[in-house]
Amino acid sequence: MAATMKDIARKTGLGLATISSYFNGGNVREKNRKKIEEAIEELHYEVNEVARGLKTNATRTVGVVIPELNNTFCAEIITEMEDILRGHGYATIVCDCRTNRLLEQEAVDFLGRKRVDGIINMPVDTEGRHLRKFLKTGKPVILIDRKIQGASCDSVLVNNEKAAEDAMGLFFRNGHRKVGIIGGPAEISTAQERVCGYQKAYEKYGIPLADSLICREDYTIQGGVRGLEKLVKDNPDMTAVFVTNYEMTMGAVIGLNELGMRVPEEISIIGFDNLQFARACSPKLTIVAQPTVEIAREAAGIMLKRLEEGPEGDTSEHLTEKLNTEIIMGKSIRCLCEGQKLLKEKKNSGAAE
Amino acid sequence: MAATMKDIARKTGLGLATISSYFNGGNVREKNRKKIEEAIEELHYEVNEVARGLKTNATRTVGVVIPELNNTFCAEIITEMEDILRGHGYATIVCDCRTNRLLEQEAVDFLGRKRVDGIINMPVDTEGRHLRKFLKTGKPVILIDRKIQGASCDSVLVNNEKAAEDAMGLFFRNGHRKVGIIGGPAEISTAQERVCGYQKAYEKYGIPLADSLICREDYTIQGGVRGLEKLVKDNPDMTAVFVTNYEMTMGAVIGLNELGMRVPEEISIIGFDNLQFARACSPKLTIVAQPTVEIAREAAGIMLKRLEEGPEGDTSEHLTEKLNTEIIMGKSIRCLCEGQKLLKEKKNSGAAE
DNA sequence: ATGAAAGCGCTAACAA
DNA sequence: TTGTTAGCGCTTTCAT
Repeated sequence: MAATMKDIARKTGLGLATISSYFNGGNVREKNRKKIEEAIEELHYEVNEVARGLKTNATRTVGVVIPELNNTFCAEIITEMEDILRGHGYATIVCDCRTNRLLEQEAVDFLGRKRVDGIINMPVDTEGRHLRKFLKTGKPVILIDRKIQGASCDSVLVNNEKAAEDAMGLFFRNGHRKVGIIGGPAEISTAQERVCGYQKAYEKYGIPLADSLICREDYTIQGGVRGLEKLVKDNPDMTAVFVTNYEMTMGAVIGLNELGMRVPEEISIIGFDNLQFARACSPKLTIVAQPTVEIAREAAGIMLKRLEEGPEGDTSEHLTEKLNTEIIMGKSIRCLCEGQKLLKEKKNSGAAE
Repeated sequence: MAATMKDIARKTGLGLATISSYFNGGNVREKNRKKIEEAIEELHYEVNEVARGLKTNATRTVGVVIPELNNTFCAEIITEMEDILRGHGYATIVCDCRTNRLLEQEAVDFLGRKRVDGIINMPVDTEGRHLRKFLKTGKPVILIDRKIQGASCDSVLVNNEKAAEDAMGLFFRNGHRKVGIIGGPAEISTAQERVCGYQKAYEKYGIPLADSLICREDYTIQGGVRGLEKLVKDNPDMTAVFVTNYEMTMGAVIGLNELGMRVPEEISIIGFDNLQFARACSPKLTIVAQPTVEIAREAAGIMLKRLEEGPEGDTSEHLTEKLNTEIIMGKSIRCLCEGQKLLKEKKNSGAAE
C-alpha cells in the first residue's frame, strides 16, 4: 500500500494537521519542513486526491462532452483545453456522445455521478435539457461553439455570421454571383448563423438569391458529398460553393473529385476549418479557419475562474465570448473579373486566384 | 448538498449496511427494497463514487496517455475505447503529451496521483521509463500501437512488417522497381517494423535497393513534405513512394501538389491511414488502413479484464495481440506492366490502376 | 506553529 | 437479512 499522511506523521513525530498544512501552503517551521520532506522522499508519499476530494467535495476533474472526438475541430480544442487544465491540476474526462442526444444526456449524468467539478460542453441538444440536473448542483458549465437559448452558463462562441459574410464577400468581389452553400442542420446554432450570414451577404451586395443555391446537410462527410452533387445538378450556372464545416468540406472535395470537376476552372470553393487539409488539396483550398486554440483557452480560462471563485460567483452575469474567424487564402477561387479588377485583388490579398 | 446514504437510512428507518447492500447487489427484502427505491427517488440520491473510491481504493477511472490527440489515428482509437469503458462505468482521463517524453512522464505521474485504476498508453518513451513507478502499484498498463521491450504489461499492436510487405508487393506486382519510402523515427517500433517490411519485400522479390530510396522523417506533416521533396530530388528514376503514417501521407500529398507532380502518371503512391482523406485526394489514394476500432476494442477489453481480476491475475503471462492491416485500393498506383499482366491485375483486385 | 479529534460518504466485518 | 461500527486518507476547526 501507498504511504499515507499518518505514516509521515509517525515518521516525523509531528501531528497530522502539520503535515496537511505543509501540503496546503500553511506555515511550517523550517526544521519540520525539512523533516517532512525527508519522510516524503523516503516513503515515496503522494497526496491521495481521492481522500482529499471526499473531504473538500471537489475532485479537481472537469468533464468535457462533445459530439465527436474524431473530428479535428473538437480534437484541436480538447488538446489545448486538456493541456491547460492539467497544468492547473485538473484532470479532463472526455465523453464523446456521437452526436446523439440520448448519449449526451447519459454522458452528463455519468459525469455528475463522477462528481466532476464542472463541465465543458459542445452541445448536441440545443435546448440544453441534458444540463438541467447538473446545473442544479451549482457547478459551472461552459458551452463552446454552440449556444443554448436561456441556459444559465458561460459560452465561448464564434462569430459565424461574420465568417459567412466575409467568405461570401470574397466570392462576390471576385465576380461570382451564383454561389451555392452547403449548410448544416437547421437546429444547430452555428449552422443557422452561417446560412444567415450567407443570405445577408447576398442582400448587402444586392444580388438575387435563388433558393436552389441553398442546401442543408448534416455536417458529415457524406453530407458534403450529397450536398455538392445536389447543388451541381440543380444549378448548372453555379460558379462557386461555400461549404460550412470541415467534414462537409472534405465531402465536397470528394464529390468534386468523383464528378471530375476542376477547381477553380469549373467551380470555385471556400471550405471550413483544418488548414492542413486545405494545404493537401490541389489546388490549395481557401478556407474559413476557426480559432480553435483561442476557443480552448477561453473556455479553460473561464472554467478555472469559475472553479476558483466557487458557487458564490454565480451572482455575476454569465459571460458570452464571441471570437472571430479568419480566411486563409488558397487557390480555389477563380477570379471572374476583368483584367483591371484582377490586378487590384491580387495586390490586396496576394492569392485570390 | 446532495443526499447521502445516511439520509436514505434515516428516511427508511433501515441501517446503512442494508442500503449499501442494496447498491452492491446484495439481498434486500422486497419490502425494504421498495422503501429504499422510494427514498432514492424522493431525495434524488446518487452514489458518491468518490467516497466509494476512497473505501475500495478504486476510482473506476482509467487514464489514457497518447502522443497527440489531434491525430486521427489516436482520436479514432480513443473514441471507441472511451465508449466501451464508459459503458462499463469507467471514466477516461485523456492526457495528450504532445510527443514529448517529459510531458509523457508528467502525464503518467499525474494519473498516478489521480489514482486511476489503470493506464492505456501509446508510448513516446520507447524504454518505458515513464511507466516504472506506476507499474509498481500493481495496476494494469496496456500499451497500444508501439511496443516496449521487456515492459511487464499487455500490448495491442499491429503487424507493421506485414503491412509494409503487402504494400510493396502491390507496387512490385504493378511493375515498380524503384520505390521510395518515407519512414518514421528510428526509435519508434512501428517505424522500424515498417521500414523492415519494406526492405524484406525488396529481398523477397530479389530487387536491388538503393539507399537513397530510404528516407526517415518524424511522422509529421512537414516531415512528409520534406521527405517527398528529398526522395524526388535524389531519385530521378523513382516511380513510386510508400508513406508510412497518416501525417506524412498528407505531407507527401502536399509536397506532390506543390511540386506539381501528377499521380499516378508521374509518380505512384501508397499512403497510410485515414480512408476519408484518401477518398478526398484526387485521384483517390491507395492506403494501408490500420484497424483502429479493433485496436480500441482489444485494448479496452484487456483493460476491463485486468481490472476485473485485480492484482492477483498478474501471475499469468502478459498478452501481446497483433492485428492485421488492410490495403484499401484507390487509383494512385500506375501499372507499369504489359497489356497481358495489366488485365490480370485488374481482374484480381479491381482497382490497381 | 502544532496537535487532537471530528467527520466527509462510503464499504465490510461482525454480531444479532 | 439487517444493524452497528470501524475506518479508508484527508481537511479543518479548536485548543494549546
